Amino acid sequence: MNQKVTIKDIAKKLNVTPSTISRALSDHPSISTKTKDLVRKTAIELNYHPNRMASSLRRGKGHSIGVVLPKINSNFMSNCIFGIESVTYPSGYDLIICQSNESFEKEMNNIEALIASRVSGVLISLSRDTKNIDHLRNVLRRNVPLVMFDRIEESLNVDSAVNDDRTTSADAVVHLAKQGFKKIAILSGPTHTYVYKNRLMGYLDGLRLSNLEINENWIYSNVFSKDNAKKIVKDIFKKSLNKSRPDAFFCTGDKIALGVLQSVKELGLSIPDDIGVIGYANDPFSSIITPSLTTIEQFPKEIGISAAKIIINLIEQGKTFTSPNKKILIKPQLIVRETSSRVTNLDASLKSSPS
Amino acid sequence: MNQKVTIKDIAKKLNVTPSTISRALSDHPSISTKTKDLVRKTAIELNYHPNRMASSLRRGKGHSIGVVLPKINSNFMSNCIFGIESVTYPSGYDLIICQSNESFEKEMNNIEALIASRVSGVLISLSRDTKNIDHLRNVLRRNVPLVMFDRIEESLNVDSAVNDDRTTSADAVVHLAKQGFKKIAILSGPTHTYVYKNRLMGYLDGLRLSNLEINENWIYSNVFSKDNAKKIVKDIFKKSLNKSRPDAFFCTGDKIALGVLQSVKELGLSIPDDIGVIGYANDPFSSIITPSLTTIEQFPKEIGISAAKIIINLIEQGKTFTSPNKKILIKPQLIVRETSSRVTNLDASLKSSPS
DNA sequence: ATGAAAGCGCTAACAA
DNA sequence: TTGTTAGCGCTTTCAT
Repeated sequence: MNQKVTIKDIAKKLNVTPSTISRALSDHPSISTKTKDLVRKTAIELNYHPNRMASSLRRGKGHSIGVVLPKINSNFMSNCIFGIESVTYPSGYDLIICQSNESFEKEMNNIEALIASRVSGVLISLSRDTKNIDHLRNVLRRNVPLVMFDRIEESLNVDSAVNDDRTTSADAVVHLAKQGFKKIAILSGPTHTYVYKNRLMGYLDGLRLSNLEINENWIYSNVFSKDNAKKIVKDIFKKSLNKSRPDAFFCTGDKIALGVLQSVKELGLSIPDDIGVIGYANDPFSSIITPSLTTIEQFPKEIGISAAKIIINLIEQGKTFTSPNKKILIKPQLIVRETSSRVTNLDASLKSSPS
Repeated sequence: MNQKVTIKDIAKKLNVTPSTISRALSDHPSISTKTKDLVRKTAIELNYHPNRMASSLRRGKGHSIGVVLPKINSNFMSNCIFGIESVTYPSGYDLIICQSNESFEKEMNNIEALIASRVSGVLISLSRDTKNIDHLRNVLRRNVPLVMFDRIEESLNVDSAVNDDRTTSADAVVHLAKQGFKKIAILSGPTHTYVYKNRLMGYLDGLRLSNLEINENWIYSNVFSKDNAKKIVKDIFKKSLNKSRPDAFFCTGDKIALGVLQSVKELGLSIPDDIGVIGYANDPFSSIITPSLTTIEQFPKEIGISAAKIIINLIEQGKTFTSPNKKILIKPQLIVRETSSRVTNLDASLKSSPS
């Protein structure tokens, strides 16, 4: 019935002052064990619950961490949050989660709301629309620590946790080369963004490392859906001459890769004999389809954990960023499966040679 | 640099009292437009951001809604949150999200923290471990509205939003029957929980509606993983005599169904000719695998939306639950794909009959 | 249309 | 070991 039990009520009941109750409840050393026990018992009896807002207001510091991200309902993001929560919860912080929905304006509103709620820190993965980052500078100006993850903006002087997309993308391409693919195309998301820019660079690195041809016609840099990818592949095989056609596709997403697989099947070509395919993200379906998809595990949970650890450190040190900036690189891992494996395993050539 | 700009500072600068600033900022009718404009301009100039904690404390009411759920990183749950957020954000509420991690104890802690943060309402999906619900009664006792979704406890007198699992499960079984399957087994999660109990009942309904045999040996009620399902299917075909073997499996999860598919393939049987399979959840992979999996779409986003709408109504009305209780049933939808389709479409029997 | 003053619930010097 | 007192930043009645 009554939601207004305060420390005053406990104080009255026990004939002591509110200060004593406050101290007892927060386990202050100068309070006798006896009093503490009594206070705690009475608190439960009266169904007392501390008012964190009052406490935060008085102490001038909050107890929650804000998270701003484009969309929560993806395998990647929900696992990032999972990782974040696994760090913040034991440290006693609440998570206030906001979706920017890929809108710059909503992202600004989110930030504004978090600042108004006096969060102790902000974790952010940028919306696709975000070019201007004044709202982020404003966070720092208010002395609120800020850490970026996944979709970051490098010009901002803060700590971050991201995948080391570049090296693993190179790994993927080198792997394709080793499997005998010579004309490797990339189907990528928007290459002006941090994430895809790196994957593209890794792709180019891989080609160079393998001494393979770099052909600008094989770089598709605005692929965003399965159907989009399907169409592109179809077009390639409709229009191009044989020699100018790619024989492998490095895709920056598993859905894109799936589109490629479907198109290639429909064209009557065989995977991986005719065409090799690699995806990105290790979506649950990738291990399940036939042929199973070679892809890249990003360890989103680890990204979340790293970002959360940084921000908690910053909060505790009262800093808004580490100097020099700390950038945690989580190395994704190439997971070789059937769509890229012309040789079953590393020893296959040896094993099969006697026959 | 300075994070402590308050209404006092604005007041000082403009030679008025804090009251005026407060009123101007909240658009109070009795403040002149001129003053309002001036105040707003100065607020921006000084980089003022309202302190919601102070405001909430003073007004005795918060501006956030707590969400407690077992695990955020599933397709189902992250989409529930997506739906919730789409309702709470426009209404001006923050979301504080907590994971119980399927632990009763953590669930209690989560609730405690939310109450301490003076959330305006709580949305909860119960942990698997939760048998005792005193912590929830306690929420109500404190006059905080509570709405359950997905994993609910019916003995608690509150509003809820859930799937109508029972009728759709019956639909699924009836569909199998129509496709000529006669010996339909169920592989289910723990049937003492709300969700799985309903799916089991729907399964039984479906069998009755189709005049099919109910065989207790075909009810597996503690299947929780793909591997678990694989083993069960293998065992069935190892041990049972032909006539006592199921010819179809209704699975309460897509992962379980996947295990069945794999085992059946390994046993050299054909799907759907020999064995029919239906999953649950419409996980992204279900449409992608071969053969594609017949499954059930749950519309998690809608569940989230419904739950959020209810709680916002309750908050606005100052009630903790609707009387009589409101229970929103979201009807899931059977999505027929290859693993259950002996006849390609509804008219197939007609079309093929002339031959 | 604006000001004065009290107080939301809690904490933390400073006193005793 | 406990009490006194002031105040975090804001809202709101009552007065002017």
